[in-house]
Amino acid sequence: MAKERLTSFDIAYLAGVSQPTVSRALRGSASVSEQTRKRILAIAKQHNYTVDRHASSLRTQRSNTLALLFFEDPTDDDTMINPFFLAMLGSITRAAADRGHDLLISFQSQDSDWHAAYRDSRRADGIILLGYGDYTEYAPKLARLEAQDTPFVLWGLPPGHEAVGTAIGSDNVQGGHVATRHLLERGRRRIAFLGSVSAGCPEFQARFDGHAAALAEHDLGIEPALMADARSIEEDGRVAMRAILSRGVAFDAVFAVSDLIALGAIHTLQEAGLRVPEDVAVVGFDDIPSAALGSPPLTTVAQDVRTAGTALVEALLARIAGQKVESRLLPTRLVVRKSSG
Amino acid sequence: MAKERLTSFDIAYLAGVSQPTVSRALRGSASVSEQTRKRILAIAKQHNYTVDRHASSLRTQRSNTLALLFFEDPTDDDTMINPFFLAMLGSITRAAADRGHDLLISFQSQDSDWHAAYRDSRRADGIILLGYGDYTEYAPKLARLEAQDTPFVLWGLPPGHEAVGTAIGSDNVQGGHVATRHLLERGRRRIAFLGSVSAGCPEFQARFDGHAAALAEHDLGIEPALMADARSIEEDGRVAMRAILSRGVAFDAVFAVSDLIALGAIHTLQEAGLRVPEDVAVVGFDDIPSAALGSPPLTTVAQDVRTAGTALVEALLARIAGQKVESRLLPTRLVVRKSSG
DNA sequence: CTGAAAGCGCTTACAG
DNA sequence: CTGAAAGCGCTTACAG
Repeated sequence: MAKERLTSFDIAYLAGVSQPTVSRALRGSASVSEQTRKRILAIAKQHNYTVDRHASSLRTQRSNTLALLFFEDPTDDDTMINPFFLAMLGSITRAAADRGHDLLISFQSQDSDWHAAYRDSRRADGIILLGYGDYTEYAPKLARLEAQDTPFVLWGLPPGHEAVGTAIGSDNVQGGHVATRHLLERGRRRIAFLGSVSAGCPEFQARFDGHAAALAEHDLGIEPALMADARSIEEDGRVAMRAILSRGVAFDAVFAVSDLIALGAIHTLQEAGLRVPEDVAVVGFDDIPSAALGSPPLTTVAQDVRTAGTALVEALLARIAGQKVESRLLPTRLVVRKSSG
Repeated sequence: MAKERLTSFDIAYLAGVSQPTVSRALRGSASVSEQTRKRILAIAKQHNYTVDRHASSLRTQRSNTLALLFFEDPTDDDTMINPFFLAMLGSITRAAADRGHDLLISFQSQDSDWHAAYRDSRRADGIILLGYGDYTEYAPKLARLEAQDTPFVLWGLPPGHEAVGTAIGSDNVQGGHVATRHLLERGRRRIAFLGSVSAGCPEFQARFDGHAAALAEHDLGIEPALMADARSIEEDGRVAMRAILSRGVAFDAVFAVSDLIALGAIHTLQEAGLRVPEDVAVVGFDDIPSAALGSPPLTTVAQDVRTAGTALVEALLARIAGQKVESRLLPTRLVVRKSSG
């Protein structure tokens, strides 16, 4: 029921040592005798004493806190967050906690001046960036962060990423390749591609490159009539699927650049009276929770969320420590469910 | 490319005033002339100066940070987070940001001594608690937090919540009532109930109470053969549904205490050759993203995530400010989709 | 191995 | 309306 918070001076008094000795003992300094250290730790524990993080941070100039910034396409519904990023959150949080760091989270709109706020106010030692709306608008801000010497890591590996600092991302080319090869192995030959292939969406572009490469291996080319733009939500998938259906071209499979888009496509196909997978096989990307729960369950390319969280946090801590950190590609994994036959 | 971080002394020098005046100007103190304030703000902005949060917090003893603690049933997969809580996260983050507070997030296991850590280390001014595994084990910890005078708010309103401090929760009795009434209005009379009705799950218990009340209004009673235990994940829903099917009792509807459980039930029903909603109508609870994306889309009781986030943050800030805050029930809303016919 | 001293960058009485 | 001074609770050279 202690109303007064104890300080290291109080603990020092109780232990019969000086305050600096308490500080050293708590931080595990080698220059405190084992016996003294144990006594101090016991007393601290008994009185629920914990170092004041602000005093400590002020003195050391390190906050032991990482900031996780989500960027979202602006939507009306604040609560609509890309489910894939949400999965990453759990993984990142644990990775940070395991390494003794707190995690501050924030949702940012594209236009805010986030590039300054976290670092300048010392709330966080570094920044993890997730999602970026349109990459072409985003890139200049990354360059500024880099110029400012703010430690950050980016999720998703755009082409030319060397110029934008350290990035960790899935091997999207490989992922796209695996998805389309799987459909080809199942005997499908006319594979529609749903997703935005543009500089604004470098990750989707990479998935498309993998898709095209897999087709080429079977001497198949890209047919513009089998492609439709889609960027993020389920509705985008519906719109894209309807566009292709309206063209009257034949197709027996769909590769969508995200699960949300794939789910939209499946719903549109089913409403049009087509059976999935009998008439049209569908493969998505991400392996969000809804993928396994749909009817039929969705075959998809899973990103390795667990490894991603750890890799992001470790890369960021290394950068904070002043090390050079190479960008890194993480392998993806095909998860076969019923939607692909 | 300023490598040296500026302090309020630097800004003071540049503005030709004393350092305290800079501090006052930045905090909008009334005792700084309008002209001086504008000049100081301009200079601060120009030099990207931001107040050092640690120095400020050390001095004021306020961190302007809230901690969001998730409690999860222990699972192997760290990334499996209840999708409903994830939706709350977005809402809480924005509510905190709107009120000038950062949000620290952390996943806790049931047994950690979280009740001390955040407050004692001054990292956060208060705590928002989400999820609690088994409530009977959890309640004593809440009592301890309360005794320690740590400001906190709890999501979910257990019976007797007055004793555990401030809680904000959905009106689960009303929600359960609305769900079952809806099924009754659609002409269903034999309604299975999937969910754990026990002291460990007070929210599910409340949903059951609403369910029972709705039945009673139609002169229907509870049939134990139509009830089965289920706690959280989709697989729990499958197991519960199979249990009821195996009993060979007739039923034409299912009310599940969560969407995840409802989705598991639907899958099991469909695998057993039953049609949803023709043979069995299904209603869930939460309105997670997967609910709308399934086949058929799930009728469910939506919790008001937006209001919940705001209410939690405001209640917590009021408690931090030393005010008494009443616990509060939020209304739920039935979202009718295809699964209920 | 331990202690006395300085200082991290603010905010806020206090005095004018 | 503004400034000089004290102090929040630590950590870390420095000296012994």
